[in-house]
Order: sequence, then C-alpha cells, then structure tokens
Amino acid sequence: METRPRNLPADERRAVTVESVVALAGTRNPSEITTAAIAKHMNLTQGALFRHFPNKEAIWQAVMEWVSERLLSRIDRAAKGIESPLAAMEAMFMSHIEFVTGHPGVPRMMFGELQRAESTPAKRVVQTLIQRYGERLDRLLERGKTSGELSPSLDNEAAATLFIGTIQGLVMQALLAGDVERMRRDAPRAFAIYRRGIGSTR
Amino acid sequence: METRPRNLPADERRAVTVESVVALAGTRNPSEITTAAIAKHMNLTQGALFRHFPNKEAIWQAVMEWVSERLLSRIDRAAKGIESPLAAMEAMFMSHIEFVTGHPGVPRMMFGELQRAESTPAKRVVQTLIQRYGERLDRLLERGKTSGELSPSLDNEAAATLFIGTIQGLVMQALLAGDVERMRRDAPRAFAIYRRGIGSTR
DNA sequence: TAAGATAGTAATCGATTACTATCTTATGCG
DNA sequence: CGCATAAGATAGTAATCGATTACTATCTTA
Repeated sequence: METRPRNLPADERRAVTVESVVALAGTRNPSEITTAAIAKHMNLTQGALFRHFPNKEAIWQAVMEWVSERLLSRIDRAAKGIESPLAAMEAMFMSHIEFVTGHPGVPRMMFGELQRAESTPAKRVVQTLIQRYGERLDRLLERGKTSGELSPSLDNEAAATLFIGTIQGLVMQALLAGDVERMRRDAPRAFAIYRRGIGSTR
Repeated sequence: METRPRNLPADERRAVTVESVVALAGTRNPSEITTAAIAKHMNLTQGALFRHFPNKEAIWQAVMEWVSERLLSRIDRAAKGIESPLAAMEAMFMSHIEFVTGHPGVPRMMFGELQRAESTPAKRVVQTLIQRYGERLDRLLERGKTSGELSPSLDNEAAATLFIGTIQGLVMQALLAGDVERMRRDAPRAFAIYRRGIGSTR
C-alpha cells in the first residue's frame, strides 16, 4: 500500500500498478479486481490508470509479462550450474514453489487467464511462458537420458506436462486449504514421487 | 439448446438450468456466465430463472452438486469390481478424464470456484467433493500397499495430491491448446509415469 | 522563471449486472 | 368444464463496471 500520493514517472507508475494487481490477486478472485480497486490500492484515482494503460486488458498483459520474466529468470537461476539434470529439475521445482508462495496471486491469475475462451493478449503471454517452460524441461529431460539419470524410454512430453501439473496440483490443494505455506511442506514429498516416476531403474 | 419454450415443472426447469450452465461453461469463462446468458440458452426470460432459484449463488451451488454426484458415481463405477488397486486407480483416472472430456466446462467451473477468496456454498460443495475423492484414493493406496503393488514407504497424502494434480495438469494443457481431445491421448502417458512413481520396485 | 509536458482529479457516461414487481398464460385437478 | 395456481413474460430497479471528459497540479527545461 502506497502512502504519499506523489506524482510518479509513467514507467514507475506502470510498475506500481502491476505490483498492486499481483498483491490484490493474492487476496481475491482476479475476475473481481476492478480498476477502482487497483487505483484505491495505489492511492490513486480510478481514471488516472487510463493515463498509463489504454484499457484494462493492457494492465493484465503487463502483469503477465511481469510474471513471465520473473518466473523464468528465477527457475533459470535455480538450475544454473547444477550438473545433474534431475537435481536441476528439483531446484527448478522448488524455486517455482518458492515464487508462488511469495506471490500467491500469481497462480490465481494464470488459471483465470488460461480459462478464457477468447485469445486475449494476456493469455498469449501465458501461453508463451508455458511453452518456454516446456522447452527448458525438454532440454533437461534429454540431458538426463544421455547421462543415464532418467529412464531412456521416458515420454518427454508427458513428463513435462506432469512436472507442471504437479505444481498446479500443489497450488490447488493450497488454495483449497487457504494455506500457502502448506506448499513448502508438500512440495518435496510430491517431487519425490515424480522423481521416482521418471528416474532410471536403479 | 431448447427449442419450444413450454412450461416445465419446477424441478425439471432446475435440471435444465444446471445443464445449461454446464454447457455454457464449456465455451466461455464461468465468471462471464450471466443469468441473462443462461436464460437465453434455455429459451427463457432472465427474470423467470428467479422463480426457481433464490439467487445466482444457488444456481452455482446446484451446478456443483450436479458435478459432485456425477463425477463421484462415475469414478466409483469405474473402479468397481477391479481387484488390483493400481488397475482400479487407472480406471478411475481414465473415467475422470472421460468425464471432463465430455463436459469441458466442469474443470473451468471448479478452478473458478476454488480460487474465490470467500467461502461460498458452491465452493464448500467442491471442497467436500475433493475431500471424498481423496478418501477413495487413500483407501486404494492402502490396499495397494498391503497387496504389494505399491511401494510400502509411499506417502499417501502426496500420492493423492499428485493423482489429482496430474489430471489438473492435463486439463490445463488442453485448455491452453484449446483441444479437449488431446487429454484422451495424453492421459495414459501421464498416468504411466505416475504409476511408475508410486509402484513397488519389481 | 516562463512555458510546455507530464501526471492526477473529480465527475460522469453508457452499458451491464443481479434481482424484483406486476401482469399474463398455461397446466392439472375436482 | 371451471378455476386455482404454478410458470413465464414484461418491464422495471439500484448498483457497479470500464472508460472518457474537462480541468488542475506538478515537474522539467530552455
């Protein structure tokens, strides 16, 4: 919550807007986040938002771009320098969970965006994010096969789907229980089963 | 889509309403399903809906109860009479996917309901559904341990989360691609990895 | 320090929402 | 057949939504 309502440069104001939306999504249904609510959270009038964004859809697009950049750079940083592909995947998994724990509104927004029927700009951003995520997983899975850590007959596409699905499942259970911290506890346990499912028979 | 706008008994009209909502959720975002859209789909005026439901929330509750009954009875039927716990779980998995394929609006509605912050009646129905689902899985997992099909050190809670999460992941990928049929193709491949993750080492 | 550019305010717009009051018609039962 | 009543149509309501407007405050810079 901002306090002083001073004038900000346009790009800073846009950044504050995005952060406000992310924060609001943590406590309420994204479809219920109105421009008035965003403005109030920023100590700004509702109309002023449209000085920086042409319409509400553009706000959502900016938010999803923010999420994409932060999430991808975070999992890249987590996997960086780790020799073992399986260990790298585990590091990605955990850092993803950490990211979501720190920003509980993010999965809410992504689920909300993905279930739109129309192809909005924001939805396309999310689609690109998941595609890039999948590419990173595919590379790791391939490396794991050649290194012998993973089962050589592994179905990469299914394994990538399951990786992301596992995270989604954890998030859903957390949303159900209204307890984000639960994810931190359950994540290693869920990944252990996943790891067993894709690993080579020892 | 109904054609003749004849008068229906109240309970039949309620049933038609529920089916209309399920159908509409297959093509649009649940939060965008207005009472006007529901009425139009039924060839009815908007106000007439409130002869049969006290408010919109009651419609959602009725829809989620419909989903709960149909889904639970379907997975129960699928698992019935199957001796092997693992095979029973696979049958549950596939019948769940079949259910979702036949009613693509269902996961959309459930995601939409679960991410609400407030505890609406409809959300509580979904919570009960997932709880019952989890109990069924837990029983099967226990049976699998004693029968030797499953790893005796298996983490039941994590395994149940992963089971549901796997389905959610498949649904999400399908929503992304806008292709529900894809689930049928990917489901056996995803379950194969899951099965390997929970099965006993042979 | 004058002047243009940028950022924000307050009021209001038309459209849409869930919901309701009143009138009309269909249906089933004695 | 007659008629009570359940079901639906019509025509509203108040509230809220995103977006736009005319105007003002603040910042930057020549």
